[in-house]
Amino acid sequence: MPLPRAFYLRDAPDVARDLLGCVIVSRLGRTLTAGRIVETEAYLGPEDAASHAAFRPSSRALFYGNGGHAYVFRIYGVHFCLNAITGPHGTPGCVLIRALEPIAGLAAMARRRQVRADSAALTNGPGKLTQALCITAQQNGADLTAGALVIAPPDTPREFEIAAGTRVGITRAADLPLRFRIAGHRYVSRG
DNA sequence: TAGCTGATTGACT
DNA sequence: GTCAATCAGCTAA
Repeated sequence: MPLPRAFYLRDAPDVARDLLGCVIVSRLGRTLTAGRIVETEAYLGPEDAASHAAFRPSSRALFYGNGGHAYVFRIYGVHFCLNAITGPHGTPGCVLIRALEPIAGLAAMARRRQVRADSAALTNGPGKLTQALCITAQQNGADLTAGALVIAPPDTPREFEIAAGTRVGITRAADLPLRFRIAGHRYVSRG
């Protein structure tokens, strides 16, 4: 069973922290692929200068009233990034999925990524995990509580340390501590 | 219409 | 460590 809608209807930083250890299941493409979330970043609303809800008007509408849906965008004309829309009623926010630990469909991921199945490069970055899971702009607006792309609760007890830090790779509001990751995990991004 | 920017990656020195 | 790839959407005109 995927996480319920209510899970996403909270403040983005809370959702970002609670998503650590959860499992993304993708039935996109011919082979089912799945991975455990090991790194996330929270993005807020207009008060967060780094958020697309603040400086990308064409995407802004998607952030309102769409908790639990996917926001996929292309960055640098080359890569895709996957977000989960969050926030209580009327409050825009999202959580960027930055890194996964591969669980299922390793061979398919390796084929899509053109790297070895035991390589950390499989899913240890935002652009990498979207490629491994066959996520493209077609998944923008997709429902993450039902369908071909869903997020499920942790399949094992949460026995890990959560490390918080500043977000990486951005040029605005880069000092806010809205990045969360599993401490010492092999598949966290290089950041 | 032209020019610029970016929540990244991979190749190269 | 540096740097190019590549494009949607913004801004200026």
